[in-house]
Amino acid sequence: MAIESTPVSVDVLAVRFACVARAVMIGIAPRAHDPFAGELALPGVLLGMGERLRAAALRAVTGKLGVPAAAVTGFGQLVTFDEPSRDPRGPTLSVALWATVDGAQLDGGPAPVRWVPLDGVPHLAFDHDRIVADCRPLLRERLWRDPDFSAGLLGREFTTAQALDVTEALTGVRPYPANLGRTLVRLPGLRRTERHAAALPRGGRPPSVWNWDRDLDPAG
Amino acid sequence: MAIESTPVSVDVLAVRFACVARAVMIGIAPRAHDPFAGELALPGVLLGMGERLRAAALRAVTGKLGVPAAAVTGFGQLVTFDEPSRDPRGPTLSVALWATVDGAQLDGGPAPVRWVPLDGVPHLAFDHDRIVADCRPLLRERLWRDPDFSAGLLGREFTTAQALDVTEALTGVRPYPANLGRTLVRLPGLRRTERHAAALPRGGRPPSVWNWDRDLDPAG
DNA sequence: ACAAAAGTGTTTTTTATACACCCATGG
DNA sequence: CCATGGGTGTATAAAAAACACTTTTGT
Repeated sequence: MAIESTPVSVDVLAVRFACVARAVMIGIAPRAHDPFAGELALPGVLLGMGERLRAAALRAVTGKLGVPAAAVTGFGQLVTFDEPSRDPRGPTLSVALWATVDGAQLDGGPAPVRWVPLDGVPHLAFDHDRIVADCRPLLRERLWRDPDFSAGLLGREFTTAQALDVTEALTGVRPYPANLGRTLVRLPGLRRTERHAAALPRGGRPPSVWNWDRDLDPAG
Repeated sequence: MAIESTPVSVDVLAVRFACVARAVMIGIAPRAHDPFAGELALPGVLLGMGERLRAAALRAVTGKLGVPAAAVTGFGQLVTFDEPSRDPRGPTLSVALWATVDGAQLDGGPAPVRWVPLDGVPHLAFDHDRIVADCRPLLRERLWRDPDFSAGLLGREFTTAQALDVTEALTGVRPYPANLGRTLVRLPGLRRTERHAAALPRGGRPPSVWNWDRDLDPAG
């Protein structure tokens, strides 16, 4: 009963907020096998029979990037790429997903895995350059609009300073703290706590701590 | 080398503007084979090896709805559904696309095909009720934002009256002619012509005719 | 005291919505 | 000349962006 049809791969934009570098990074790894063995690529796997997209995405992120499953904080669909020549082995469909990763739970990880800033992604294998280019605006417009994405990227609690940095990293412009604060208070599910984080080494007022009401649904 | 993987189907929301009924209709047809033989469903086909999504969508619309290829004026991606139990035969992926159809080029078509208003879609086979429900807001937000969708739905030229009707059909509220006019003049690629259409039988000022600069890319 | 960074309040700009009134047609 | 419905202009409301000034820290 198995019908010959186009194989489906799931390619993941695994994003992580590096609070020290104040940048949003995506995880890439050199390919283990041909084609493009050794070249950098997005983590991707073939979708198994009956497997859900997010399950495949989790497999890709844990398997190819060595990220522990518990560090994967969220998933979501982006777009599907159907250019038949995107894989030299033959036509495949690629469903692009985002996955958010909690940087704090990242042990060093396997050496060849690289986390590069979204702005400086090197050339990648397959059509992954195109995937990154097409999906970047989709990621940007999810910030502060899709709570799963926002919470996944920043974690259960975060400071105003981090929110400013993430926004700047994704949109290219640093918002006014006042305006971003108003954006945040309006978000359902997000609350400003009484607590404040420590100020930066070179002074400045300590930023507020925000947190999400509901728990982030874990990856499993 | 053929790897066992999830089959992919392409299910299409074929939309058409019925200017007489002043409604947006979607095309559905009873299924020819099991499962759900005889029950109404969205036109869908299995994605062939190496076939592009829009090619499959065209196949679905021509094959299942009997729409001539020339009457299909545009395509676009919506979302992918991955619920494994959506097809009783086994797990499949369903990529939902929209396709716009020019009603003027529709001969009667095969009898069992039905065009029903978006608001009154009957119960459909598989998970197609869910697909329609999930995709309806996606269609609405494409109107006047995605030129391919808007031009596909209304055709190369249209009147202000039709624009008002389509907007009302998709959003549920009839906009003020004045405001819609301003929305339209701001749209790149759309121009208001000097010409005017004939007024309705019961009077009223003859509406302006609008048209798109660039040609609509034909389906083929 | 000074610089840095966040917060509060207010102003300005832009966008969306609403409305009052004029125009063109059919009856 | 009246009903119907599109068009012009303008007013109002809501949302976004910008700015002045205060607060809290580190040096």
